[in-house]
Amino acid sequence: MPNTASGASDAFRYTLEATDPETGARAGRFSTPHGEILTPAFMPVGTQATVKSLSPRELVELGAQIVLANTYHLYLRPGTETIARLGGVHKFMRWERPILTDSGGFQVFSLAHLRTLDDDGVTFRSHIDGSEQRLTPERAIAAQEQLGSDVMMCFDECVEYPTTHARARAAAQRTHRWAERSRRAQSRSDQALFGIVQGSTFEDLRTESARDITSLDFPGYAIGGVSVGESKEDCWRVTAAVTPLLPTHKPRYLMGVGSPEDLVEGVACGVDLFDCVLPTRIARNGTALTDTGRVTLTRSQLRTQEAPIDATCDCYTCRTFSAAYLHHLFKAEELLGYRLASIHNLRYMARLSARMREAILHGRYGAWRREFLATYRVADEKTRLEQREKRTAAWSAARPALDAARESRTSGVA
RNA sequence: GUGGCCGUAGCUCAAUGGCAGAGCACUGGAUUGUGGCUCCAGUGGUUGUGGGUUCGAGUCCCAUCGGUCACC
Repeated sequence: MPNTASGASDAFRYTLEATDPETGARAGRFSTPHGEILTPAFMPVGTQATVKSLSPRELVELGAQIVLANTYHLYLRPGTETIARLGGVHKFMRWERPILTDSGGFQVFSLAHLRTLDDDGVTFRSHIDGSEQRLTPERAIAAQEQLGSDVMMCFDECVEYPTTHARARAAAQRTHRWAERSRRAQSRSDQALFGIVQGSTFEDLRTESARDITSLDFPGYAIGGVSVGESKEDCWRVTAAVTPLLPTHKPRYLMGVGSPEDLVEGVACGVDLFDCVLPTRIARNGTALTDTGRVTLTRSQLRTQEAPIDATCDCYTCRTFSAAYLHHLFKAEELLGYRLASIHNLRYMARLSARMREAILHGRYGAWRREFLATYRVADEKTRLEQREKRTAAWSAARPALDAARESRTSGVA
């Protein structure tokens, strides 16, 4: 296969427009075959070729510039081959703007079961029907080429947190070898392939990984392996260690981050792109994002509030409905509540990105960031990490029972 | 009218005569390369009412009120 990375660099130009003198925050433009992305930008997550509960028309209206789709999910269902026959993922989901696809690496580690890992790839069981599957760097790239996304990600190994230095090092080195194979496997020139920096919370490994991955000259770079249960301090320490080692003329993408306050921090570290399930997930669970922090929509205080959930917001939800109505929808578990809250939270993230960009272009991001963080209320981190651990444990404990139920269904015993 | 059964948290129900509890609901949180899931914490009681037996009663006895079923 011809190496097409240099050909791709023309189609995927990143133009740096401004750098904040105080923090190093960047404003730029990233061009793709399906349009230009103004950065910093937040990418809504559309796991199964849909941003849950929303139509493409609504995503355009709320200002989404690019969405993320998950290769792992689409590979298992309906199958990337099927999507290729239907004309690719843009046509399939009727989204005409840019799409970034995850490689499936993270999902294999977080969702699949009974996985066995070797240097060639990963064998695992589908979380949908228990069938045995195998992904390698080559297959992950082939799958993403069948999807036809604008930006593909290298197949990587994301280690769990916490982990040992030795294990993190082995995973980062394997990620490097897999990045070389991913790059060699690429055959299309109308898709960009991003490399991923790993190394867990160890700065020396992050530095080593950044050096290895950038030597492969990808059109963009991601920082992976964060937002997996580590402290904020670790997350920002690692991010701040990596971004100075990445080329200034390529986009940087911090995977799986984040919340509004995390975007503000990430941008201050010099990150351009973010994706996170949090805004849409907490929307479905009844939490709205505002400049003063998160608002639980079921709180009784909102039962009679005629004003919208965020008076400063210009989204369809806030222009049209009272907080009392959203409160009612969530108490009654009505479907419209999931949609209206998702519209609001994604509009909030789009506006937040635009506000940061504006501040950077005016050379006053440092001050803007201080003002934002002064009024944005965040949850206590100790509570956050404790609860995360308990939820993870509950999820793992429930899994065998779910698998057994699935097993008996598929084998026809039950 | 007679007989049986049942009255415990807002609801559905637990509790050998020995610290009155659970689920749901309600209140407040959490959710980070997707988990419409889930988790954490909290409020809430004259055990229908009045007597009695007992060291001790939601539990046993009597009365009474309410519900319910069967039979006149």
